[in-house]
Amino acid sequence: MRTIPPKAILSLHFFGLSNNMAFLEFQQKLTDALRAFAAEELGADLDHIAAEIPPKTELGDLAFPVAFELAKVLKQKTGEKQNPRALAEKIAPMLESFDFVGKVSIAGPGYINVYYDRARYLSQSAGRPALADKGGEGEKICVEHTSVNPNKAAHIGHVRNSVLGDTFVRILRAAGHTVEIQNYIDNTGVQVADVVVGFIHLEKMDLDTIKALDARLKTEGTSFDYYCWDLYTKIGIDYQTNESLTEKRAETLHLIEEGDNDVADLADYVATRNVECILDTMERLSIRYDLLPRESEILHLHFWEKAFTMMKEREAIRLETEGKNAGCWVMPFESHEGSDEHETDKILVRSNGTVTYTGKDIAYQMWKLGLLGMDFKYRHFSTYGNGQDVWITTSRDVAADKPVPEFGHASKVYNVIDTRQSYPQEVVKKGVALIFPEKGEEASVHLNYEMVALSPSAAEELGFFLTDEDRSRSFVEMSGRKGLGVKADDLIDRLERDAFAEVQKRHSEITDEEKASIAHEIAVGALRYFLLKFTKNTVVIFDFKEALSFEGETGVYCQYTAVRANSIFRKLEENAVTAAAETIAADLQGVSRVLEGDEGDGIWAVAALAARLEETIAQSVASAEPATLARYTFNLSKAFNLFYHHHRIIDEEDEVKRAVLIAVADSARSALTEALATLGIKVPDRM
RNA sequence: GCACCCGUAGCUCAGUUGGAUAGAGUGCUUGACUACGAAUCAAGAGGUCAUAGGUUCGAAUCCUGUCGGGUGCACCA
Repeated sequence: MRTIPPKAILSLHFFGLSNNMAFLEFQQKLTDALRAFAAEELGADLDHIAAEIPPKTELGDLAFPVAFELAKVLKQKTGEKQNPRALAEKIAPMLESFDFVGKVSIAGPGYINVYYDRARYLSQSAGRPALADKGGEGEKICVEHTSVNPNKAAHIGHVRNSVLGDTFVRILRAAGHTVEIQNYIDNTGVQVADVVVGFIHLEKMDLDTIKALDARLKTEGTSFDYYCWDLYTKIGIDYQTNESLTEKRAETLHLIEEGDNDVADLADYVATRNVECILDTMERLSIRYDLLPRESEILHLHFWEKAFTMMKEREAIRLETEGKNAGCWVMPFESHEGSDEHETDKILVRSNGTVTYTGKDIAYQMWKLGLLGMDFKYRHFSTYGNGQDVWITTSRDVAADKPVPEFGHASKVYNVIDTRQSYPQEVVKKGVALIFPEKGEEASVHLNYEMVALSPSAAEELGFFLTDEDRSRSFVEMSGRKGLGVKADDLIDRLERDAFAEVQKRHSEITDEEKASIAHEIAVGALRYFLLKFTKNTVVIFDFKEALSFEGETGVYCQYTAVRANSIFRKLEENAVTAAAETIAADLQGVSRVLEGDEGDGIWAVAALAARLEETIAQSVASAEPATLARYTFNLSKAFNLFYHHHRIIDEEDEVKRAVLIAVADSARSALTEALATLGIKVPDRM
């Protein structure tokens, strides 16, 4: 692939966004100019130019500590000692020559502080959307997330995965990427087998009895995945005392993998019903999928055999003839230096000829990247309330009532999987890169995050007995096998109940249906934000009080801020924003006056923060970190609330000032609404 | 034992590829609603950024040691 020179990309970028030039473009222009200036005028090559947002609004909108760096580089080059402040003085006029720059000042030992032309920026941005619609062109990115074992209800740990994945998808789309969402279904694994053993050998049920049970559960207001949750716990306990059951498990697993038998049919029903339940849970949180690839197809369509052949051809894998791995096909891991019993070469094919999970995962990853040269068959699975379709894989040809979209063939793949699986994910990435060096390791990204654990008090609140040792620890790990966890639907139900009560207090006049709808949006906002405000590598210690809070740093606070902002515009004249834009354009000097001084700094701070949505999204993409956007959304809300308490917008008598306040409030609510939507959080009409 | 992650205010956490006086939320003390919506705002107290060195004009951030915590290291997934 040919590389496009950076300047060409920049100009394309400008072309696409020319009607909505935000701070990101300003920064790029200034950085480029600085680099050129340093090279041409000072004879210094700077590969990276640091830019910083000053700690306070009165210190400017962008700061370059570049003079310090230059002093160092020039000293190395010429041997002469340079004064950073003097260098900064030389640079300042060049930066000042840009039309969007209001002024440049030198601060402290040599910081170059750039102040944008506030009136000019406001006149150009007034009434414009906070985020340009970038369409969704370019190469496709696949994101795999959720991937809950289909043998029980989803708990809060699974929800962290789904919310992270779904939000990252929204962030990628906001940045202009085309994204496909896959939710991998491990329908032939041990966990499904366990529940199947429970149904057959503990409950003595056959497929028809299970179907009858399922129908009965519905009328009783409980659900199939909750029933399986309990059954899974029960079988876990029985395994410890009943050895014959353990034998049944191996037998059952084998039958499920093989397919085309009664046990496999029963397992398919159980797994599919759990998938349906989990999809319902996730849809409550506005989380939807494009495709459900299943492990059964990876087996039955012989994906692994194809991958295995390719790996052997490229000598990425070798057959061990001696030692403890004799008879296994392994992938050599050059980094291993551990002793014999620890972290050695990764086994992909067992000595009995069966493939391990990691082996299957390599084949699946190759398919995602369009490298396998094979494809699944597809069946329409269901249609969401919003009209979006979900497809599932199948091994048999089915008459399609809808055209099947093209799945896979991604240029890049993000796998949202918790950090405990870092090692096998490393093997998958290295394995694929070994077979396709031209594709490289960059094509596979493990978007890893820490687990959700329970605070000891939360575990006790759920009715679990804790030993003294448990209680002395800072957290208790959740365990599906032990049935220890906060079920997602339970938590959402509780949030909705609490929110309903709050809405009732404030808006007793509206219908219960409206209240429920608002309560739902609040519950989603609270839960999603709660899981997003932590950075990925922080263990979330779940605590009911914190998770159920609607005050402080919460999604509800951000929603409330947006609702409040919207209510201003409901009371303003219909064309208030356009009128304000016209007033601003007609009197730039007057606008400058409003934006001067301490009060002006306060107003400008809100506009400036709203202008940083695009760069925040770019930052979130680059670091694969949704928490960055969540923090930004909260900070913008805080800035707006401060502004709101300082200024009476509707009652403002000075026409120009009123126009400025309207334009700034509008840009803030636009950025806030867009940021919340990207976090998967809606803004209710009232709350 | 080996590998990776972490240690920041009483508690829970942010802190952009090294940059200006280390910030939020919460809890505590106090103040502000006949409202552009108090699920809000303001003020106060609260710090040896685990610890000892090193690199640098500049370190919470990079390097090394020490102490403390977490996770992973299956012919499971």
